[in-house]
Amino acid sequence: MTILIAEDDPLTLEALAACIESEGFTTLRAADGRQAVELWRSGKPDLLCLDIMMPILDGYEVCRRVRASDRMLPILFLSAKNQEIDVVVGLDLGADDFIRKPFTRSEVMARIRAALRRSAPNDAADHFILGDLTVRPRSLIAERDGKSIDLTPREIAMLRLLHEHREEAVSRDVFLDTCWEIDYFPDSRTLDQHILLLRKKIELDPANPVIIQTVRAIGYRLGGR
Amino acid sequence: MTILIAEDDPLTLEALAACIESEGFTTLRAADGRQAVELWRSGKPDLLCLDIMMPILDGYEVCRRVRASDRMLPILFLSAKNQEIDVVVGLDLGADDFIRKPFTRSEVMARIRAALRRSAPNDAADHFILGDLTVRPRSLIAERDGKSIDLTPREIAMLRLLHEHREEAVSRDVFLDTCWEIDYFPDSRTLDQHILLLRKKIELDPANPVIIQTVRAIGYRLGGR
DNA sequence: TGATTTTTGACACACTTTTGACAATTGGCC
DNA sequence: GGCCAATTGTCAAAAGTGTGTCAAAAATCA
Repeated sequence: MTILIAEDDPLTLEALAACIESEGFTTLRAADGRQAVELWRSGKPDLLCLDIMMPILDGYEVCRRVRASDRMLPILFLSAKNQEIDVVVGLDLGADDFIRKPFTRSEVMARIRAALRRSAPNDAADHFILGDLTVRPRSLIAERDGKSIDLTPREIAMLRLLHEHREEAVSRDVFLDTCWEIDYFPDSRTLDQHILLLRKKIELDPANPVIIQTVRAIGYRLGGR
Repeated sequence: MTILIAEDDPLTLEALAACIESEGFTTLRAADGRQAVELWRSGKPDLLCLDIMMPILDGYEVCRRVRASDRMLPILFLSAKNQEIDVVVGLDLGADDFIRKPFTRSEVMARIRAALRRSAPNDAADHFILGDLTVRPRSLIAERDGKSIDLTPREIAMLRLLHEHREEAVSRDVFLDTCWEIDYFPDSRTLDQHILLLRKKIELDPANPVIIQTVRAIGYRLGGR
């Protein structure tokens, strides 16, 4: 996986690159918009992180040119601390997310991973299978025997996490870390409650769950197998 | 696991330390940046929680000095409520996350665990073999012939200990030392009881144990092979 | 606004761990 | 071989801990 970073402040550029590389990604670094476009053509990155304010070409303009020939590539915008983001313009250009400075390492990595996950057709395009359930994240539903079950975005995230770790138990910590907002960790019985509701929706017999099994002292894991 | 906390307000320091210790971690406490650096050198902590505003050396400076010789150590910053965080500087220094005051116990612990998890993704093998059993600590199960047996964390610890000393007998003292809380030695029949339950779960004939054999006056050892 | 989703606290319930009583086994000794 | 003391096995119940569930409050969405 290669990530292109375009940022005119050398310190920020280096910090971001170090952070991203330490997570196992390759980086391409551009100090202005023109370099960014050139590197995008030559380096075939899997994701773009564009600062909005840059010399020569700004982030919006880079995005516009890239989108002219690639409508799917994940593009994240970085915004300077006091810089007003024009979210409308960004979304109009097909931006996937915005990272506002100041940002944390975990926030940057979480948003990059989320964007890659959304874009990745690595898991059979737009749906995945959980036993006799077909989960369709795009339409927020799961299907069984042609009947559809409405799900919330968080429920989809939880099912996706279980699916990605279908061979092992997923700890409660990992659930909260992955399925909840960055920078927010709810207390107490929140996770249990979501599991409860999810079981009521997708289990044939919610009192004896088969799909989502409890692993005491750890968390939950997919049943079946 | 040892966690170094550097915080100049004594009340906050104590509160944090109590919270972290109650989760089973050891803490080192520093009231200023210089103490933090000294304790980091002498105590070899696994993670740093640094307040940004501290006497003598601030959190950023402590981070800079630590990073000069350890680029991987997880470092979290604590920031006061209205304190402007220069997160770009933090990123540049390799900070892993920021915790803004006021913080909740669960938030602090979640961030600490998330940072530790990221820093050591898969430190241990995800399974080990005991005769015809495959033990999977992450899932809290053992498998035989594709059938899975649920185990508790303590049972996993006991099996792991036996496996690590598979050539010799493990004394009762070593069992209690290793599988039970530090400074806590249960009385009487506790160990026997756990061995009993474990045999019932994993032995084909619990009355004639093959996997866990008794060594009179010593302890237990792995049989089979 | 009303409707949906999310969070929280209280409490019940199930599982794990510990404990005490007593039975069974082992090895040494007469 | 039979007796004794030490050690280990077994059971049932108490104590401790984690999870399930409900109802209601809070937050979010439309």
